[in-house]
Amino acid sequence: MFNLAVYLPYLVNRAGVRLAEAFSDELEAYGVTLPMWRVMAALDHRDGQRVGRLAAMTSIEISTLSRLLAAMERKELLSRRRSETDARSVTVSLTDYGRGITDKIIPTALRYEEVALAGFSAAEVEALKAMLVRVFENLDALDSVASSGRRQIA
Amino acid sequence: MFNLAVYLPYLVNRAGVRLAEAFSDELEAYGVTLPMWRVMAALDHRDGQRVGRLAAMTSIEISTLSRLLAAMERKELLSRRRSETDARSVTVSLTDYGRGITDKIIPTALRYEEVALAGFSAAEVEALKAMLVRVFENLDALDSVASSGRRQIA
DNA sequence: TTACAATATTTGCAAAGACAACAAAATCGT
DNA sequence: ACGATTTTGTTGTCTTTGCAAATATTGTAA
Repeated sequence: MFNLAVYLPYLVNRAGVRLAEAFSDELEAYGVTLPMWRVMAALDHRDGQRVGRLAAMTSIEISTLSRLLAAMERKELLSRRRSETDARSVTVSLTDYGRGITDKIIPTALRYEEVALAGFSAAEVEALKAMLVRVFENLDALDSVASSGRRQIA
Repeated sequence: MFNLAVYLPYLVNRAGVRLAEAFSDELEAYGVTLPMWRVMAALDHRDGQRVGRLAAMTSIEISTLSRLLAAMERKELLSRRRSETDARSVTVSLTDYGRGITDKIIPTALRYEEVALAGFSAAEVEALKAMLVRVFENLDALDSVASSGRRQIA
């Protein structure tokens, strides 16, 4: 029998949608959308990344990301320039303005994470995160087999 | 400092996107899209639901869902009819054809879940799912306060 | 050098999503 | 009983996303 209430993809999707829609509301105050925030968070984590790596990090499809980066560039949140070491690739960096907004959002994001994890012990939080990583890796391995193993993020 | 690699929304989104995109590929063989499958799974779980409840169960916004249901009705996967007890609401039911396809997909879905959870003990699986429910509930409570507490699913 | 692979962008198109306006029916207060 | 309000679902409109194909540019390998 198929019990939706204990079906992992259902539970992940449900939690993900809620996380996304609630935080989107909070982001409005900063004038950025959720996908923009994801890019900004990835760039805060490591600035000056190439577009392909950024796509892998944010789980945003590359053509979608290309359009998104153009929009963010128009908003002066980031800049793109050709890489010096490999002129095929494009390096994306936050502008000072973009970094400023990012730094303002981060505390909000962390508070929001606390709300999502209210009632969790530190051990539970750690366990949950570790298991989400494992789920991702299980599917990543599967995907790499199917499409000849690219998609590495550091 | 902001460490993306242990940020819950990031981990959930990443896992969710992977779950979605890999299973979408599998669904192609059955001629249904992922959102369609989500609706079918919800109806398999409980048939004859109203549109609003279905929206809550599938985390699909109601106007999006309304159009999706129209498309699925055209494909003869399900039928809509006005409720007899409350003529405002619409009752959605799988057709025999839709149920047949659903029954064929379910084993694939379960196998796919196993792949995602490879290497997990039964206790870990249970813990992961329970924690995802708790995350959802934490955000649901927050949301209910903001919008005056509707959105109940059974 | 020539062929091939990798990187990113762009475009077309269809599916999906969000938000507001609307219509129909139920409910509530008086 | 009646009018205002709420609930429920659909539709209009616009935006975003995803996927595939075409293009440009650069790197790599035979």
